[in-house]
Amino acid sequence: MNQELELVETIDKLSEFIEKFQTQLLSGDLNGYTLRQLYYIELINKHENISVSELAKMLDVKKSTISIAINQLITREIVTKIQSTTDKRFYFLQLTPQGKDIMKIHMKVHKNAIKQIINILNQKEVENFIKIANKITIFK
Amino acid sequence: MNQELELVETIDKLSEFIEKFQTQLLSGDLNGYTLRQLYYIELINKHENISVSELAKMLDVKKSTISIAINQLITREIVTKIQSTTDKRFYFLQLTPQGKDIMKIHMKVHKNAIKQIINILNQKEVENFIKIANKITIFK
DNA sequence: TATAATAGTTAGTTAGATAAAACTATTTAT
DNA sequence: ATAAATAGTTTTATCTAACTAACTATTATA
Repeated sequence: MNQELELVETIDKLSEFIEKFQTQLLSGDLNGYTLRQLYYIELINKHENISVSELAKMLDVKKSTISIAINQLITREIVTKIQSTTDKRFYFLQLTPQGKDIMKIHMKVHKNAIKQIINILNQKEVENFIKIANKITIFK
Repeated sequence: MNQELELVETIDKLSEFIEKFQTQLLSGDLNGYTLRQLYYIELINKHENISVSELAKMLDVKKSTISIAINQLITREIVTKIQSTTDKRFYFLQLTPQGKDIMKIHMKVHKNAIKQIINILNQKEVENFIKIANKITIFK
């Protein structure tokens, strides 16, 4: 069989695998959140004190979209915003303790999935997979 | 660095990579379609003459959801349905020539992405990647 | 100081995906 | 032959995610 086609199918399967994983993620302990919300939480965790505009630029959506989404998370006490003292137009986004808990749960679910993967691969395969996947994802 | 964490990050990157790829897919020649619609088209292409109920079962959603989505694609002349002569309750779903064109474009975009990946990996790495990814995705 | 630009919000709208429930048409089973 | 089951549709409703455009508050600039 043509290797090009084989790779197409492999990546298709990987997409499906990741999609299923995400569905499971949302049906467990993180039920009640959307993927998008978890993504916002992840980004704010990674880039503490990021602003609404920066988030909008990063995700290539309108400020209003982010504003609404973030204010929803603020209402749910997952995120807080702190007005900048040097430029009052800006607000720094941060996770509340509750938001940090969600991050922890999220990470835990990830790690559990990874443990299962480590179980079915041998040491060499894990190393190879990391190496090759990184090579692929560095490229755009 | 802890290998478990390394794998978490690798899979995170892979998810992002696949998501970006999908966004690009929808902003190019396939602009005007949603991921979900492309997925329906893909499934009908793969399982020609599949029925609405079978699709619903396959995707674990209600029949009404599929009915609406498919009828939208029929309105846009991407899909046709043909009533079964042996059991008039059933309709066989098929792609129109236009639907087949969309599949072709979809495949072409995929193949182009794959070509780029093949360029940055060596032969052994491609083989390993396919082998390992299949091992991972077989598992649920 | 008056005007531009910037950050963020709000109001209103749209499209997509989903569901439940009631429905039609058809087939199967009692 | 009547009742039950099945395939698909329609209606009604909800939720998410996104958009535009008009707005406020603040800062930078000419």
